[in-house]
Amino acid sequence: MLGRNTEVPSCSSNVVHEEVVARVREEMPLEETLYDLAELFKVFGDTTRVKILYALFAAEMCVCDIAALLNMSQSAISHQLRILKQARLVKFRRQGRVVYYSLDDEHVKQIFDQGLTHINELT
Amino acid sequence: MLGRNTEVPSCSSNVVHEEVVARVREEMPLEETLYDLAELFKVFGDTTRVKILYALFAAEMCVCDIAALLNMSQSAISHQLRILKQARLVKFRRQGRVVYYSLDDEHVKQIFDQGLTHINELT
DNA sequence: ATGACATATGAATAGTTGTTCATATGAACA
DNA sequence: TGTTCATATGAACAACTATTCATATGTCAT
Repeated sequence: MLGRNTEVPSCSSNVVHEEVVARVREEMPLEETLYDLAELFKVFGDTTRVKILYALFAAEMCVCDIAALLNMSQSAISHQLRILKQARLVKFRRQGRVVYYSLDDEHVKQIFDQGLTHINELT
Repeated sequence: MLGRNTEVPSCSSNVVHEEVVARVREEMPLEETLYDLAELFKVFGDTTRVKILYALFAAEMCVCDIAALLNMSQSAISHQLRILKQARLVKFRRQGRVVYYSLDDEHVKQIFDQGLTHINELT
């Protein structure tokens, strides 16, 4: 007998703390859920899209307005709006040649506010 | 690289709603704030990092544990932990050769919950 | 019909990112 | 001391992404 080595951490073998890993594994959400969550945040992880969403917090706007506001090309804005549309974050209505975009989710503001709270806590 | 565009990206002079754009422009947060916010969400926009954070919701874990839990290489986990560290989302303590990571922010859970709420609302 | 105009979209490209591989660091132990 | 083990890290590479450019779609006016 070499003493109680059963709980000695060893990484190269397999797992350091097997009980912890086993317990955490059970508490983990479904793989698909985590994937979807990451995909959602990926949408928020671009300055242009964040800007567009903040703009839509304030007012319904057409593509042209947004492009002017952000000083970017109509094409760039349209591409990003497509991504926001696919994520069901914005909706749109057509009025003649103009397409007006607006928010389609009431949680985005809260998510952003929580994000800002984290940022503001950094010294 | 950027902005060799002397042309104003307005669609055509009259169609832009100047009043709306002007008002929204005043309500927009600082450029830097929006950039920081996007950077934060970029951190959340990766499945591996989301998984790590969810694991740390449940327990403090060492690098080895996390790698075993997620069935990924130690190196990959370590690289991702560095990003989470830089974003001040996780903290660590050293105990001998083992480094234990844990959450360093109480808002992440709320942000994730809001994200899940959005996802679950999609039909 | 034709032209003007707002928006959408495919292709190309430059920039970014996550993982792997190899190696370095740092701590415990013989 | 040298070895072992947990972690960190730089370089390389493949995969992905945001913008631009060119063009298509769709609507209104003439």
